[in-house]
Formats: sequence, C-alpha cells, structure tokens
Amino acid sequence: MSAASLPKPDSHGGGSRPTKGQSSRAAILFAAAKLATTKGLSGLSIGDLAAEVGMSKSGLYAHFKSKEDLELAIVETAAVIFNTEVIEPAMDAHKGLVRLRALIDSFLSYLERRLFPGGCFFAAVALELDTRPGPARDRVVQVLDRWLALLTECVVDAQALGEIDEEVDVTQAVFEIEAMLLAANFLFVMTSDPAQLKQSRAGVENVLLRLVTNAAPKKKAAARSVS
Amino acid sequence: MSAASLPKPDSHGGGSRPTKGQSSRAAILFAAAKLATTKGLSGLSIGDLAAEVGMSKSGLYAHFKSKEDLELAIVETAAVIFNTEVIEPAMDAHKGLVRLRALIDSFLSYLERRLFPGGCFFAAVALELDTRPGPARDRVVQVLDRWLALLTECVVDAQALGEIDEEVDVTQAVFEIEAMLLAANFLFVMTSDPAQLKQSRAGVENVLLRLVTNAAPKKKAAARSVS
DNA sequence: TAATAAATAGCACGACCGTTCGTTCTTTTT
DNA sequence: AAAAAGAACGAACGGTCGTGCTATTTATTA
Repeated sequence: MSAASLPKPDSHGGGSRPTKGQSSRAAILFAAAKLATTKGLSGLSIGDLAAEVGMSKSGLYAHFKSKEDLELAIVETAAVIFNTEVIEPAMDAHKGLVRLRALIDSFLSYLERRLFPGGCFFAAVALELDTRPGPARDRVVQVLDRWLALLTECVVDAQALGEIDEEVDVTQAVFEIEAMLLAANFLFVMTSDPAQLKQSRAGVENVLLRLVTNAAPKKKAAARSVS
Repeated sequence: MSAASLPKPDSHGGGSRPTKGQSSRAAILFAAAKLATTKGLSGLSIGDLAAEVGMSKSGLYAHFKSKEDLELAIVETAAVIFNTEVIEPAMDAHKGLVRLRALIDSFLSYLERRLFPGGCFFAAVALELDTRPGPARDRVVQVLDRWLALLTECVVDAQALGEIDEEVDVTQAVFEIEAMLLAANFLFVMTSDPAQLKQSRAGVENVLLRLVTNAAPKKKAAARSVS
C-alpha cells in the first residue's frame, strides 16, 4: 500500500524480466527526478519531461493518473535511489562511529557523482514542498526524518560503544553534522567546486573531534582541528 | 545604473514623499519577494501576485517591462532588505569577533522574525537560479559572495586583533559557520521549531570555541562545548 | 502465427501563463 | 479650470499547461 500507482501486479513479486512499460516508466521517473532537482517538482512540465525521454506527452502521461500521482512516484523513485546509493552501502559498516563516517562519505560521494544535477533530491524539493501539503510532502519529510534518525542512531550507538562522550548533546551533534552536509550540497551545487566537499568532510571531522572521548586525554595542544 | 528599471528620476535623489506609483511598486515588490521564497521566482505568477496585492494583472504589470525585469527588481528589493535587516544593524559592532557574532545574531533573528515565509530569500532562490543564467542569477550570486566575504573579513580581522588563532584555516572556518546558518534556515523553515535556531547558535559557538586563541589556556576539562 | 493486451501517438479541451492594447480614473502641472 | 501625465482597469492575444479521448502501433501470449 506504500508504493503509489504500482503497475499490474507482477506474477508474484520480483519482476523476472521487466516488461516494456515497466522499464519505460522507470526511465521516465529517473529522468523526472533529475529534472526535478533543477526545475522543482511543480516547475517540471509533462511536455519538457516527454521531450527529455523522447516520447509524446500523452504516451508518457498514460503511465500516471495525474500530475500529483507523477510527483509522488518521482519522490518514491528518489527515495529508492537515496536508499540504494547512500544508505545501503554504508550499512555494511559496523555500528557507531564507523557507520556514521560511512554514511557521510556515502552522502558526499553521492553529491560528487552528480547523480542529480541539482544536488540532493530531497534538499532540493523539501523547501518547495513544505508549503504545499499532500502525500508527496509527507513522503519527503519522512525520508528526511529517517535520515536524521539514522544519524542519531549512529551517535547513540557510538556512545554505547564508548567512542563518544556520554555527556554530549546528541541532538546538537546531529544538527552540526547535518549542517555540514547541507552546506556541502548547497555550495557544491552553486559553485561546482569539489573543495566544498572537502571542507564539509573536514567540518564533520572537526565536529567529531569534539565528541570523541579523549581516552588519550591531552596528547598535544596541536592537531586540534582538521585541515 | 545599478538599479533596474528605475522610475522617473526624482527631483534630486532621496524621494521626499513617495508618489503613488512608487509606493505601489514597492508594495508589489515586497509581496513578490515574500511569495518568491515559497513558490520560487519562476513559480510566481503575475496573476497570483496581483491578487495578493489586490490589483489587476495589467495594472500591476504596467510597473515592469517584462517578467524578467520583475524578477530582477524582486532580487534587488530582497538585496536591499537583506542589507538593512541583517548587515547594517551588525555593522555598528566593532570589527572582528564581536561583529561576527552580531552578523550571526542578526541573520538568525531575521529568520526568526519570518520576514520571508520561505526563510532567507537568497537561499531560497539560489538553487533555482543557478541553472538559469541571467542578470537575476548574477545578482543573487553577488549577494551571496558578498555575504561570505563579509564573514571572511570578520574572521581575518579577529585574527589581526588576536581574538582568533593565526593558524586557523579561514576558509574552513567560514564554511563551518555558514553551514550552521544554512542548516538553521533549512530546518527552521521545514519544522518551524525555534529550537533549530538555538542549535544553530550553539553550533556557531562550538566552531568559534575551536578558533579562539586559548589565552586562558586550560581552565577546565568541562565546558568544552555549548549546550 | 493469430489473438489479445499493453504502450504510445494524435488530437482537442479548458484553464492559465506572460503580454499588449485601448480606456478610464486620478493626480499633478500649467 | 484646462491640459498633461500617471496609475489602474477589463478584455483579449498566442502559447503552454495538465488532462482527457480515440486510434494505432508494438509486445506478450496462446
């Protein structure tokens, strides 16, 4: 019941070989998600999208009940991509700090690979959607919440593992980490300068430096911050 | 030559009493700037805007040569507002750290007062504009650059004043501070929760804590980070 | 290969977009 | 008070939007 406007239920679940319509629909949605990061969901027109994927407006439109349905499907597609490209690759890593760093690397790499020309899909459409209530907005908020919850979980686990001081304000820590990622997204999209990604990474490390339990308490005054 | 589509040159400069058309135009532009932070510059339609300010499409449109001209005027208006609401109030403060904190307080207060429903105007339209070249985009980039340059100047001055360690990477510091502000904007607009502003402030303080010369070197192990 | 279903194209619609025009009402100047 | 200028109006334009219809082509299946 979660996926919007799912096609005729396949034989029994996993699509053995995707039918023409399915792959066509997937191609449309991927192109649409990319376009939406630059033009916005509401700024994306069926005509432009049809031209982009090389079909007629009506031919494309037959795959969706309405524009709103299309938008929801685009968000769902972006959620799947975000999951497979950012989250899943990092979940192999051990819990705690290691996984946290893996998630951050994964996210920054996802920006660097320019999967979406407008940067992170959800950062791009979140602001436009937050004044336009509806299922699409709800889904976007859900993905963002889940992302922040994931970061929070890593920090909490790191505390349990003794990697991070028990006394640190977890919410504050997650805010600061997320800030570095948002800044990376914004500034990298604006400037196309990979240096922004390096600075984001360094910024996260500087945040972590403050959180880590100084098991080796006061080595040196130097090496206080990164880069 | 900088202001776009300036009206008949007034007697000699400062408008003694604004004529009807001038105040009308100003009202249009202020409403437009607010609308643009939620709908985007291209998503803003003349009809909606006319309804918002309570006039006819054509009556409103008589003030501008074209939509592009209107957009540029909106950006210019937002730049003036940003200047008077954020920058100027902070310029009374002394150079260096004091002014830096004044700028940050000023910016966060500007968010909190919700002058624009979509948060910071420039953050809102920057991403939409960066794939749409033109004078409006150029102006937005210019404002953002000037803002970052201002933060940079504060940090450099603080170094000269001995408030900040000479060895810190200024670019990195500015990135991290700007990150906190961007996160405040994004998360506060999304959640409407003032806690985000507090966390942003605390985040900035945590960044500064690392930069400040430990003239009083090792007071306590405690009080290492804010909140 | 023939039958059947799915996928796409063509076309037309009402609504709204930015834009222009001619007109009217209001303000300023003479 | 007459004349000129400014400001706002309603109507209408060509274009594009999202959205339905009806064919026609292409895939799947028997």
